[in-house]
Amino acid sequence: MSDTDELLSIRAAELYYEENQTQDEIGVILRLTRWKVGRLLASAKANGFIRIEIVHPRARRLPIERRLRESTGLTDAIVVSSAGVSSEAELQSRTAQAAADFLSSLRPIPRTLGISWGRTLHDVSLHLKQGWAPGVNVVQINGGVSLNQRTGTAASTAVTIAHKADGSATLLPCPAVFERLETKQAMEADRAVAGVLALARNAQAYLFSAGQADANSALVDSGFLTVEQIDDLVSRGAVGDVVGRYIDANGRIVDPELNERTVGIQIDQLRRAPLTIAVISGNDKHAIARAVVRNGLCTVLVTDENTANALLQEKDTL
Amino acid sequence: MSDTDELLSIRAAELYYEENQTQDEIGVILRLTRWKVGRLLASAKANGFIRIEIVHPRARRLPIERRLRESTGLTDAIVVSSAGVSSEAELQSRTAQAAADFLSSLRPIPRTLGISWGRTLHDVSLHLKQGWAPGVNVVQINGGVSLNQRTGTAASTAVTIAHKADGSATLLPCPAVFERLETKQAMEADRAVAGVLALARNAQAYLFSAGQADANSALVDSGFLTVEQIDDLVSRGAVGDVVGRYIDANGRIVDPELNERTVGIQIDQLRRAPLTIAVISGNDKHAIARAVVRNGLCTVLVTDENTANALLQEKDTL
DNA sequence: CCGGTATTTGCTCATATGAGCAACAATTCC
DNA sequence: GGAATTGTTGCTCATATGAGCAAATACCGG
Repeated sequence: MSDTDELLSIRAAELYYEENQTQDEIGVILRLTRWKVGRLLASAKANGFIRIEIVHPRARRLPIERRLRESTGLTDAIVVSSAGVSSEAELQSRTAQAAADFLSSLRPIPRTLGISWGRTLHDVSLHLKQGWAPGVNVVQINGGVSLNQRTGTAASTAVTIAHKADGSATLLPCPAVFERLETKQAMEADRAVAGVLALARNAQAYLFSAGQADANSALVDSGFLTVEQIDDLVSRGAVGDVVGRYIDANGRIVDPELNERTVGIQIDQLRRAPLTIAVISGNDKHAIARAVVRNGLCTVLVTDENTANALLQEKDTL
Repeated sequence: MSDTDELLSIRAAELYYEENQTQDEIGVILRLTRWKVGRLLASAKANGFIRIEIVHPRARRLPIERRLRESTGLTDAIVVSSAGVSSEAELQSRTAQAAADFLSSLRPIPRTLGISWGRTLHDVSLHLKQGWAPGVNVVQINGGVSLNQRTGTAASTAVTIAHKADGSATLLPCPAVFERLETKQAMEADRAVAGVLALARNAQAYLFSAGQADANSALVDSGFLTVEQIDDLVSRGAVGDVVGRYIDANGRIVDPELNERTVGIQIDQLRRAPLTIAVISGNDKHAIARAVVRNGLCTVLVTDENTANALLQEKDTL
């Protein structure tokens, strides 16, 4: 398109989108036929000069969702818009809301839902509406009873989700990681714990988040791991954790020994499950999001626009 | 509108604007009639959830231009969009381009055009196209021969504008400010200088910029004033300068004595002229822009979106 | 519970717009 | 210079959309 046509297309766009003139009226003003105006408008769009954004906390980015589905084989992808967000927290809240929406609209409604715990899932639980489902048995899929107040959220997340669904919560009364393998094995042998784990393994759907491998991890916060241990895991290729287990970019367990001492369902059980919903948002979680998606650890990803774009970027450069 | 309708309007907007579905198709997806979809879309727009931006260096903001004209009595207002700009310099360049465009499209073409000098006008001169007018006599309206290399731009701005119009430039071979009143009067008595000033007073149109009153002023840069003098002017209410003369928020000369020692047309001559084009852009120029517009120093304002919004804001709070 | 008011819905009809096509113009290549 | 090709223009026609209106529904004070 000629240079002067480009300029005309901008003038036309101003009159069309900002002044709500019809293409006919614009034609009179710019001394063009209305067909020419239509073509200029189309070219302005094609050249990307017209940017249309939906600015709303609940806005999603459907084209990105579609590209994600196509390029990753995910069953579904939910991508919340980052248009107009002013803080990372706001973006995470939007993502949690979207996860709650997705969960609420899920058909058939899962009878048992396995969940992990953490800030993200807690956020999701708060965004669910009372009565979002008619009775769901929520079961924890990894240990979460910890040494400090963070404990509360693990249990309360499950209880809240279950309560709002007029259902029941089955807690896993157990730390995330044991120091000694023997203690862990003993614990798992316990009837109560074994029962919960069996239930967890047979859940119809899983909802979980993931953490980036760094000093801010919930596992460190709760006292299960030290910053030094995380550093060590990172140096061995860890990008983050899923249900308390640290994986590398290829989805492999980084430290099998540590993995053995970790209570909860195995990564492979997630891989095999037919419906696994990962909720991952935040600029520091791109690496772990990539690991989760690339290695089939989830069938549904709920995330934010920035993270989604990072995943797509990645695909492009393959 | 109900809460659930708001959410529906966002879903509809996603399908309409991002997925290019027809309202009919959206109706099928959301289980609504197509009329309802149309209404939801309209409400999304009315609620400001749909943001349409024209992202292009030449894009203007017509609604803001209109509001500016209506609220200030300007004959014309040109407001360049700040969508997608990454630096203040880029915004100023866009504004200069718009000023050049406006000048080029001016009818009737002024036979003599009075201009001031400075970074902004120099920028405008560079953006003009060769042959933008068939012969214009460009005359400097304030002194500009200075003590250092900045000199060049004052003369070259006039020469460039004239040259590109296949016209002639009449320079004012004279400093902006004299130290002694007597010297200035002697200079003005000189036939050559008096002739240029007479020409300047009778120009059919004026093109000028304005400077914020601070240490970065071109007057300081060129050595006509010291930072201390500026500080003094500011303390006496100066907001900036127009054709080398410092005015306060009410458009009044701040220092009559200094004004007397300044060479060029008077502020009142601008006020009386039928076509005076002010080009003012930049976040630090809101105050001087306001003074210029509020006190009728220009009939046409070329500015950027941020400055224009600042002017409108101001009006709202009156 | 009921009459009246306000809001929402489904519709008709006029208008705005995009797809597709033939005629035309411009450019390239021999 | 002229034929071939490419791109552009003006158009017809089918479709999408918004305005306006009557019917239906929801809301509210008694």
